[in-house]
Parts: sequence; structure tokens; C-alpha cells
Amino acid sequence: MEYDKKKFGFFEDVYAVVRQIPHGRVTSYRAIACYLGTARSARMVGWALNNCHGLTDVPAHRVVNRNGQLSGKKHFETLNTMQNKLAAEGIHVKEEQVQDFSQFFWDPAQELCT
DNA sequence: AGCTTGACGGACT
DNA sequence: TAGTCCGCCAAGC
Repeated sequence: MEYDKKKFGFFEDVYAVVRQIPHGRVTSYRAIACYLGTARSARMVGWALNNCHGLTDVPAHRVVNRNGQLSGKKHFETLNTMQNKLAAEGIHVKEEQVQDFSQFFWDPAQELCT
């Protein structure tokens, strides 16, 4: 049957943006939500990412909250997976918080919407 | 059908 | 500047 393109399309959009996050960069849920037009629904982005399990091409570990905290690390394989992946890309994480977050921050609305 | 939860964010105190 | 509360939107119970 046809799945809800309206609803599922939202997921695809989220995944599409997350996939476009450059290597060694991070972004926030709000940035993605804002880019998708649902700035007030940053939670939906996180909820959408909750369904990204199995999608290996979606670097969800590059998506953190506004504070640069690895709020979703607990949803990965292990509590170290997210931090480990970020560290592998040159992003240092201290106490679940990205160091120099603003420096590595990547805004899709700013980079993709020129 | 209503209440609670959640990978968030912003405003208020 | 930090801690707390409220609002969003959808899913789960």
C-alpha cells in the first residue's frame, strides 16, 4: 500500500539533510527543522531520527541539540558510539558536549540555501 | 478519547 | 549566567 508520503516524506527530508552534513561537521535539530520549514518542531526531527535506525547512510551522530550536547547518544548502539564517531571526525566531545560547537556547526539553511 | 513521553528550543525567573 | 517552565507535534499507552 502507499505509505503516508506526507508523513514519511518528512523523514526522507530529514535524512536527506543529515546525509548532506559535511564530514567533521555537526548541526542541530532546530537547524534541520528550520530548513524543512518546521522550526517549531525540532522534536519531530529527533523523533524522525529515531526511525533512522538501520539507515547506515544517515550520520545521526552529527546531529546534536542547540547546546551541542549529545542528547541522543543513548539511542545509539552504545553510549560511546556517538562520541566515538564524532571523535573519529575530529570533533572533540567532553562530558557529552561538543567542543567548539559553533565552530563545527553546519546550518543547512545557511549552506544549502545560498 | 485523553494523558504521558520524547534524539528540542525558547522564554522567563 | 544558570535553572525552570511552557510550547510543538506525533506516537504510545
